Amino acid sequence: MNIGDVAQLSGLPAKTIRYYEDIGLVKPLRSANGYRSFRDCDVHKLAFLGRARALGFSIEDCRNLLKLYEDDHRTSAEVKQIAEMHLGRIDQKITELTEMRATLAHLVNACAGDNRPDCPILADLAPKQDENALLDQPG
Amino acid sequence: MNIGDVAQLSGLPAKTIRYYEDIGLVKPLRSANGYRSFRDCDVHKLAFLGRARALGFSIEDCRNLLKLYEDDHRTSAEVKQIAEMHLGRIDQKITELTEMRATLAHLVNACAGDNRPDCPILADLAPKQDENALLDQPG
DNA sequence: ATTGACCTTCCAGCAAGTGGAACCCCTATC
DNA sequence: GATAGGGGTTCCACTTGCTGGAAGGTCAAT
Repeated sequence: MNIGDVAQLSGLPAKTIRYYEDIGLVKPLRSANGYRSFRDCDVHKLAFLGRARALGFSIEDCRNLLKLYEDDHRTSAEVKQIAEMHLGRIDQKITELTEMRATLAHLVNACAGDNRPDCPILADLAPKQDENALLDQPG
Repeated sequence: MNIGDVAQLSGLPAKTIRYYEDIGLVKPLRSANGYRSFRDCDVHKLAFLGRARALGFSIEDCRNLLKLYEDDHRTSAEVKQIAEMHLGRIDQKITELTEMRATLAHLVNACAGDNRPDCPILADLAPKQDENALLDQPG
């Protein structure tokens, strides 16, 4: 199969598939004309990668998951560990974003959004008087 | 003030401050010896940037917010618009992550995490039979 | 004179691709 | 045979927001 067909089937852009070959995630054969020639197993791998990336796994995680996927002697504990690590990172990210969201929503709510210059958002971002005092006064 | 002091005060790494100068966010003076010389207004800007970045605003957003911050003729509507856009992006990101989290938590939960190879996580990532059928059979 | 802590510039690299240029290949049509 | 189109190929640059390191200049103290 040529790259265009694989792109259609896997939903991954051809550019991304070439990139994945570049970094060694897939190793398609080559036809006599130099075109990449994808076997079913390559297509399976790409579908796997697409799913894993959609779940937010990093490329390095994907590489390791793929290795386990193809290793008959893997243990589910190895797979679970990667997934749990990733889950932890997602939770942390969600926590960060939720905190940002709260602050920001509060500020947006407080802002009149009219044609006057006074703005609680800028007021919050600007250094406070106390902080300036630290800068302006020696000691 | 030298960059080290400003780094201490603002909490931003010196490298980051140099980078912010590079991309035109601050324009410190230079001392005779070539060292950057930061005025109070530069330090204020950097503190502003630090806060804005901590709220997740992009550098381009920061650039615009800074411009508004320094513009006496700004309107709070302009500021609010940037913040609302950003809030929207955060909400979208939270939604994505929450969906990932749900799927992933479900899979992790279903995985025994023992020394056997069977793993619902890999099973979920692997292409399904139906999908393979599309590939294996001429359509 | 020399240490050590500063500061300077520039160059490379991270994740995970994306866009574009310049070029080759294959088929179909005129 | 020429040409148009729609594939494919490589390589290089760019994205975001820094971070690390090398090679070297400056300054205060010993």
